[in-house]
Amino acid sequence: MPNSDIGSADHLVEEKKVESINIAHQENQSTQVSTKGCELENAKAQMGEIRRENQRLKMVLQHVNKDYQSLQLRFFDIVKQEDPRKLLTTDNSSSTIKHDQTEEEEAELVSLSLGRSPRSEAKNVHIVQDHAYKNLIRGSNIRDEHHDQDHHDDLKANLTLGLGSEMQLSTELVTFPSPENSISEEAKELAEPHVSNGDHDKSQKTRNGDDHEVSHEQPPAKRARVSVRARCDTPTMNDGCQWRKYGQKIAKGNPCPRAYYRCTVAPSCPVRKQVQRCAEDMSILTTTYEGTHNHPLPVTATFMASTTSAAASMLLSGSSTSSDHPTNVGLNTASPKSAPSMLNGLNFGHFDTMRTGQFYLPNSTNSSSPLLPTITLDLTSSPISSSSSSSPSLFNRSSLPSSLARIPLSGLSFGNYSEPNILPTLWGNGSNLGYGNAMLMPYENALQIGSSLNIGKQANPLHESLTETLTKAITSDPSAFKSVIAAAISSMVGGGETLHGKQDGVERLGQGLTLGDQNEKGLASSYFNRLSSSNF
DNA sequence: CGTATTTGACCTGCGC
DNA sequence: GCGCAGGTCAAATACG
Repeated sequence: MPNSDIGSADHLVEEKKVESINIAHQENQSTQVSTKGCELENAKAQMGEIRRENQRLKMVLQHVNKDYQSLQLRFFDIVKQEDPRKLLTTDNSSSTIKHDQTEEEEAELVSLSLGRSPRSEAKNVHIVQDHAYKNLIRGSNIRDEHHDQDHHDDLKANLTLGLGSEMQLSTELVTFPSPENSISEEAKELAEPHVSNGDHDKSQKTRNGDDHEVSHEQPPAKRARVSVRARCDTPTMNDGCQWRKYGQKIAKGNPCPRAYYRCTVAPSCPVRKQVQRCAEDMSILTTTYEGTHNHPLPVTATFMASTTSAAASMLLSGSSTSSDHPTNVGLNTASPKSAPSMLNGLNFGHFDTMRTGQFYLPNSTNSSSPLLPTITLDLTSSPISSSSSSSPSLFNRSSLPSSLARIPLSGLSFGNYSEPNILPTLWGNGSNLGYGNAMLMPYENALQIGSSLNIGKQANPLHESLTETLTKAITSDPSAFKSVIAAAISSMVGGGETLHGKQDGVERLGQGLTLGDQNEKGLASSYFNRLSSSNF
């Protein structure tokens, strides 16, 4: 992971170099008309400036790298602190081995965890990287500010600030008995299936001859299930994980059989998923995830894992406050509770939420599973239809139980790609870039942007990082990219076509990128302002 | 032959 | 208590 982070940032620096050299080259050509010597000197001076700037960017990069490593160390420390308690309640040998594996493979694998501190740590890493990245961008655009040293100090200060905010967030997560902590309990419980559901699990325990002796007389913790609806031609949605089918049933009300899978990445992984086609639209595949992976996940699995994890976090967060009726949950990122729950993987539907101002959490009575609250992520609707996500027609069309939450994820369709697990790769790169974890919608729109600019035909965007896609889009056709950006923004914010409206949309997009920090908000919006104005 | 899938039986919870 | 539906198990089967 750090390699890809640094790789992305390196790539940015390289792009910046190329861009700068191109600018210098163009300016060089123009100087041939007038006095060459003087202009040549100017060009050289500019080159020198650019070199210095590149040096500065490299320093920032190194700083980010160092920050990342220190955060990683802190992450492992926290994992270690948390593990002893976990080891008491789970199989000792396997947990220890897994923990070691986690440490060894952390560079390449990402662990899915609902509401555990590693998640928040990972998130915080992104926060710091986000700081650094935005500073990187800002640093590359303030040539007019000649005080390089001051600026460097400013960068340092901001990086320090990032660490500070990380500390703050961590404290919040640990200190307050937020719903995330309850999810953590859930995760712990799910790691021990024999204590979770009473007699049923006990019977299975005896049947399996399980040697787990520890029994906790805890009230049954809430278990969230995350249902993902996506258009998919294949029998199952490739989410990057390994699954083994262990059963199939014809469920009432749907002639299509429901298949039951369990995660086989780790033998003791409690995660299950149910896959069923929609009776009304056979192209729609409903995949319901339950439980928390107790092992590192392949990078290709992190997309769905993050999605379901964040959705479950949000679900439990919301249902803990009010689950008796659809709740309008404020997703203000400034909220100390909702924000962290959003930040793990995706800020899915954030813009829709901002636009519609509604987000429905499930009723306590769930038709599919009365005990388990279920949240549904709808990846099938188009951006336009998702804008009316609050209308009942969508529920009718998809025959979703009204008790289920429904989060529209505009235009993201797994079935559109021959290899759906490419998406996680893209996602990983996108998030590593430092766009923060609240980046799904921009990411989706980036795909649409790429499509609009025919980038996908020049080079398969599914194998490119978001950075590369955007970079190519910017460099190949800046004006088109600008207009597409504006269109995407105005479609997201539902704004008008006026310049003012677009600018407002840009501002709000910047806000959508924030992690609830005012400084970041300013940085992000200034970045997008710059993106949409002077640079093109 | 090892692994994955299929499928009927069994278990559990819930509503009546 | 009974029936129903959801969920799981495990032997049988298929597959590479």
